[in-house]
Amino acid sequence: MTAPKSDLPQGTLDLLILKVIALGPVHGYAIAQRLEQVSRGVVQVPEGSLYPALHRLENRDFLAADWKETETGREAKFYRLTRKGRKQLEAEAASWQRLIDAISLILGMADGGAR
Amino acid sequence: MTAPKSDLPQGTLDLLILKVIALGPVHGYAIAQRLEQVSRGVVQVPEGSLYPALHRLENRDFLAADWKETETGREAKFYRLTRKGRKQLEAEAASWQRLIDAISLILGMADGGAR
DNA sequence: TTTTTATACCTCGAGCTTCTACATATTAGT
DNA sequence: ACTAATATGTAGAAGCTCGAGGTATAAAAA
Repeated sequence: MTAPKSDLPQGTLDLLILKVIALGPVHGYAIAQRLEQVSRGVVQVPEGSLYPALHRLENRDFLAADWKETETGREAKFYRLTRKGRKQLEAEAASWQRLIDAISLILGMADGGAR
Repeated sequence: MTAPKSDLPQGTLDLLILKVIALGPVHGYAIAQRLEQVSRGVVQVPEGSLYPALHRLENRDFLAADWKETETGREAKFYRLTRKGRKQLEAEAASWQRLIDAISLILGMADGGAR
């Protein structure tokens, strides 16, 4: 067991979804699988988080979707990035980087202050 | 201009607060100031986030507080970490590290897949 | 053949955090 | 006398995540 259970901080899921879709059209179910595989199970995406997130992103015109057949012959909704979505991905990725750099500074604080 | 405005993802504020307090007793107002200074303005902590967070952490017995005088002669609530709080800080810091490593893997994905 | 598992989509409601705005009080500066 | 900074606090709105449930098809196992 040792359930890792690393609940995603609010907002980061959108970034991860945009990133996966940026690599090529995929359907929702596959997005969740890739995130889990690439992150080695650290990032887990329940369907109750995944689908609402996809709909949000679609409503904001970051994503567009078409129904197509998967390799295994089932109908699925394939998402792709819009131009707006690509810009959003860049913005969110930059923002994320700024944030983790800032948090690194904070977590790296020692009593002396300097290092 | 170019207001940075980097809303903290849910959950990370607790970690940052615990870290600052771990360096020595401080009052709430000073915690917010240090976070902004050390992060060079990237992390901004509005009062409506700060005080509820402190109360949450106190209710969970991660923090304890005493009223004391500041250097400038005002009464303020000084927080310190409990033993439980120190453990929580370690756990959350480790969890945060796992998460950003995982997200790094995802954001680093290229079309090739491997690297 | 019947049942289970995996694929693939979806919604609802609870729970939690964050933030804007407001409210209070004291001290220092102009 | 007024403004800004210090210092704490609450209330309400808005947002995201997640568990639990529902629908449907196809493959694999029993």
